[in-house]
Amino acid sequence: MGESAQRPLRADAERSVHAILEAAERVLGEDPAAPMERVAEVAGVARATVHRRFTSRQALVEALADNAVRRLSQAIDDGRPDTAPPLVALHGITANVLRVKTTWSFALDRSTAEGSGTARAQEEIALRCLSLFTRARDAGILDTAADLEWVRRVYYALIGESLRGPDSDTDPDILAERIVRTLLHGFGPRPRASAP
Amino acid sequence: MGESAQRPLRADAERSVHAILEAAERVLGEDPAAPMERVAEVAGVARATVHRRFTSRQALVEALADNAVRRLSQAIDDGRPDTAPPLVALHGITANVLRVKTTWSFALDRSTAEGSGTARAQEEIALRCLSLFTRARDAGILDTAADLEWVRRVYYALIGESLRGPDSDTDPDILAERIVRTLLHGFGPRPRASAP
DNA sequence: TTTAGTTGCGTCTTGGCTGTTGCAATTACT
DNA sequence: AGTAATTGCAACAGCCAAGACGCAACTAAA
Repeated sequence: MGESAQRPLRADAERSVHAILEAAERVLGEDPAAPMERVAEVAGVARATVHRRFTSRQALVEALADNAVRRLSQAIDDGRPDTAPPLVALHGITANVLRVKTTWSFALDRSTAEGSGTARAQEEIALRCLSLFTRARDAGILDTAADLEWVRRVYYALIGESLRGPDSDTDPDILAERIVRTLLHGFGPRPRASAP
Repeated sequence: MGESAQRPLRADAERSVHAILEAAERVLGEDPAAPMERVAEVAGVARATVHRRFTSRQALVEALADNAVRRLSQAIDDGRPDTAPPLVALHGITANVLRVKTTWSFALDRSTAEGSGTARAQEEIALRCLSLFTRARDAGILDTAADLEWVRRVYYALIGESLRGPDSDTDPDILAERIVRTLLHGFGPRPRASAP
């Protein structure tokens, strides 16, 4: 996490940067207009240090988004979207994504903003998601007529909704299960058990 | 729309207030921290007029939320949630809500904030939504085992998602159709047509 | 141990924004 | 037509946040 990628930071500086990023996620997630002084407080550093490490509020938010998207991308890799069975991958990735989003929700929202340095990375993540849904459709898990772009958007919305409300601290695996079930089955009446 | 409910405003003042509310929705929807000067510009009034009509930014946002929730509530009434057949009501209300949310999206987001004067009204709207889903479940449209609170949250998320992205200017009736279909059926493989 | 990097502190400056006010001009209502 | 309400304008005061800077103390790396 070298800020300028020119010379590695000393360990204490690295710790400071990380504390600032975490504090920024917390503080700016509650109020995007919160003063940098508040970010510094929560990070346990001086405001001058925040300014030394991030030249502006925007620079801080961009670094936050960058950091978050990297984690998100890794979480998706860990679910093996291209090799695991589609339904297994879908469950695993969903749970992994929930874990990242639980911690870096604000940053990830900011990472999709048009013009942001991370918008490209988010587009690539969306393509990988669509790719997984294509595999799922080909495996008979999704309806052949489904509009995969709308599926993806609904999927994202379900993830977002799962991170809000009183059950957002439930086990990510359980939330993932509910998301996938909702995505595949909706809420209509269950068909009666018929002979296989 | 008497601001103080004590004496009706003159017609020009009413027009100003309405212009300010619309401008605020636009400007603050793009940047919640935008200066009041900018709201005034877009409204075509002086900043002093904005301040005369709304004592603070917060007062403006509260008025905005109040106005939006009133419209939302009316949109739901118009769909006859307690008397129309459940599926008819669901389609109609969804389309009505989409129309209101298209215009007052920022305001409605703010109307759910904890501690806001409109949070109670939003809770009542949620209860009416749950009531309609109960009717739908009793009519066999929703699965008897469905968790209606999660259904409601997914429904809201689908509405929110429908208002984002490149198709948000599509006819609300078409969007509503898609929302209801997604809610009821999800994206799993379609059962093969079986003999009725 | 030495050296270099990092930090907190305190202070100052600057700019932007908000809120307020009085008054002449404009608009609306009776 | 007369009266009252509304408005734009210009100016001011106050506050807050961001940015910058020098320096002694602290921390980390070699």
